[in-house]
Amino acid sequence: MTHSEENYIKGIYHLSEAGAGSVSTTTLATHMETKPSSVTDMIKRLAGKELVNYKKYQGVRLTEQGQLKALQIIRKHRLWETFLVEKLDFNWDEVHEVAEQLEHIKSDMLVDRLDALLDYPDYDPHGDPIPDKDGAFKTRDKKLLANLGPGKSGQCVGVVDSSAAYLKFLDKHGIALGDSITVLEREEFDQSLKIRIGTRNFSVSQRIASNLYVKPIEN
Amino acid sequence: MTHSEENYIKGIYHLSEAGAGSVSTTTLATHMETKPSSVTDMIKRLAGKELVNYKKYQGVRLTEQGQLKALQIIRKHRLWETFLVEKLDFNWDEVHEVAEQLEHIKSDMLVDRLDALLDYPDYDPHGDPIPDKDGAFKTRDKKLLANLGPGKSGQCVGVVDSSAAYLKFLDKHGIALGDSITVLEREEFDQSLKIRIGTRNFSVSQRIASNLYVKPIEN
DNA sequence: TTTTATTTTTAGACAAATCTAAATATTTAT
DNA sequence: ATAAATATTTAGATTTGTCTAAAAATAAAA
Ligand SMILES: [Mn+2]
Ligand SMILES: [Mn+2]
Ligand SMILES: [Mn+2]
Ligand SMILES: [Mn+2]
Repeated sequence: MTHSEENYIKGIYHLSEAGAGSVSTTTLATHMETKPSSVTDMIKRLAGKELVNYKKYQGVRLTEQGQLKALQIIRKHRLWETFLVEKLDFNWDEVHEVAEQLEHIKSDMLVDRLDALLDYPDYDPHGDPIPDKDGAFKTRDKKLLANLGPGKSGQCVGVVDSSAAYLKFLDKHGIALGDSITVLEREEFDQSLKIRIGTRNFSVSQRIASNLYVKPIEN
Repeated sequence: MTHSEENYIKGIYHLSEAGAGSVSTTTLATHMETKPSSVTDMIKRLAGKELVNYKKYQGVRLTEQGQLKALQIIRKHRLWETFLVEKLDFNWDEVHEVAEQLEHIKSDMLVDRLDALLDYPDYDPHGDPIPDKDGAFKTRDKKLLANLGPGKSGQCVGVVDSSAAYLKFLDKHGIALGDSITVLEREEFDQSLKIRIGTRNFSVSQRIASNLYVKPIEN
């Protein structure tokens, strides 16, 4: 598989995970920052390799084989991100671009040893699960901070959008994975939340609150 | 620069380091495992980017700019090889193929941090010098084991050919970088050498002896 | 249910990197 | 110095991945 084929397979995986079932040509084109006609070409190549099922005008979906391939690339992406943060002191907003390249390195031994060096991590620096060799990964009981009721608490375990802009915003407000967050009050007017992290009380917009995953803490 | 362009630049560097001055189309084609006609095409592209000087039928040589680029790729290659051996427990004969891919990853931060993680190594697992950011590297007083006179000793510091086959051969005979070798006797008939490493005495062929660099030890 | 708008595909072109076969140039041998 | 051998370049083709513009299919609106 070429880098481009791998990137498409990964793109299709992410889009069909979010939406339901088949992915449209235009949606994929937008995601891949390319033209629909290029997507049609690539889809045909991937269909020829039995990585996707494709019927004209009906969008595309991954085959079993394609799905496993996607998960293997995602595994590498997330292991490398973890490596960059844990071993090379990258910040969590600096890893994506480099991991986008590193995920294409072909060497089973390298992936295995990297996994061992990192002590077999279950989650990457953004809280996303790292699939194992067979594509299996742990799912976690998590909900959006935006959906956490007043008085309830949760531990910050992930982000919806892991763009550098959003991650830097979280850094700036001193919000990090692992933090315990308590919702003090919901402002009905703009759906913003008053929250407490440690001893600090402050307010976050609806936009922010619906980008942050928390694991509810019973109390 | 594309992967292919980088590989060519590196190839030209290695060939002009060994031979003198300009590299012929055929020599480069053999080294790159491709056809002379493909080399001519690529050379023209590289000349257009001012990475090489090229006049028809006169071979090719790197410009200042091309040389620096070559050294930066070699730096990455050797840092990654060092990483694989030091941090991921690869054997020295297992690293080349993967480093051949990793050397193309584009990220200055990554290279700097990797260098720091490895504690700024001067030499790679094959004893080859690792250039710094500006392309400067340490040269070492070394000579071929084949040229070491009887009675003389040297410390093993590098190999000429770092192919897996040769490296495995050295492993099998318990010869590693850092070992002290004493030449006991030269067999004039086939130029083989009787040597001592530690407490072991044995004989190595001329072929082997002219593939191993030693730093002479005065005594 | 036509008409209109949107989505998707096809057709044709292009750059990168390669190849084969043929044409030139250079080198070596006679 | 001429011929033969070798090296190099050109011409034309192929694959991958992309693009634009036009055609065809599907979905939405009137
Ligand atoms: Mn990628
Ligand atoms: Mn991530
Ligand atoms: Mn390479
Ligand atoms: Mn090396």
